[in-house]
Amino acid sequence: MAWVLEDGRPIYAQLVERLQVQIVSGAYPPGGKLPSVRELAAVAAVNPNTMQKAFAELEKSGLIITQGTNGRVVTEDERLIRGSKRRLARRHADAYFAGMEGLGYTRAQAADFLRAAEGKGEAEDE
Amino acid sequence: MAWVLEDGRPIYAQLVERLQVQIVSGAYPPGGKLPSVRELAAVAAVNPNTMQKAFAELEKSGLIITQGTNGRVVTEDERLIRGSKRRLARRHADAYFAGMEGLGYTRAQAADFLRAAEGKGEAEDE
DNA sequence: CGGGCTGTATCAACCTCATAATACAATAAT
DNA sequence: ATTATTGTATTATGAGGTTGATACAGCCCG
Repeated sequence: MAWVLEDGRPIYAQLVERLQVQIVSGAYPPGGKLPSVRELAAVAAVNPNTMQKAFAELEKSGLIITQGTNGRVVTEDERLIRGSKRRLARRHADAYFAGMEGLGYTRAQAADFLRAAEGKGEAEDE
Repeated sequence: MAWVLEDGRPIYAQLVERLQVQIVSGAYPPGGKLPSVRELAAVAAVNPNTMQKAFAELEKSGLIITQGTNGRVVTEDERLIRGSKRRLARRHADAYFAGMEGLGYTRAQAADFLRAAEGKGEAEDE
């Protein structure tokens, strides 16, 4: 099933984020083998070049490792993985606070607002 | 001073968001006159065409109104403004929950994490 | 009336991103 | 050894976004 990608934002960047999430959330376990560029490109319904670009980008962070012609694997450094996960969570929290502060909320108000929204599901528009 | 814009995302879209925030946060009061396309483009260090595109986009939401050749003003419909503000806040909350759930956190855990991050300032990397 | 402002429209040039179609070297499997 | 699969690279093409330079119509002010 093709991955859901928003437009108005580079696809390869979205692929990077998505793969990163799949790794830190354990969908691709530490030391596990990753699908090939072509295979994953087919799954995501994306051009192999684009997936290749995403992989190359993701490799700089050290989360995945290229093994010559044997494919790619997830790093076994669980410390690095946990760190990435924490960093992503922090980034989400910071983004939330920044967005709410831009709207005029204090951090405390933003936290309260989140509690209030915790129950309700996704946005019922209008 | 030129506005801070991230790349990897259309400038006009960022301008739309930023203007929207300035309106709902009261930086541009209801019924108040907006700077001209050219003027604001100069301030933001952006091409007038791009700012024009942002204005045109923003106008569909009803937040701003074009007065022939007399420039643009913010709507006086404060109800609409408050509604937009609430919707933006909800969107931030939903985005936060969605991001955290993608990482494997429950909504409750996500809320707790936010509380914990409330004190610490922006990300101290590493 | 004339000059300066407004929003709006158009055109060409450039860049990035994405796709498609290949191609190649290296390795694993048969 | 041959085949298939791996990552990687190249080229061309097209779409979308951004800029720059212009241009025009309408309106307000001096």
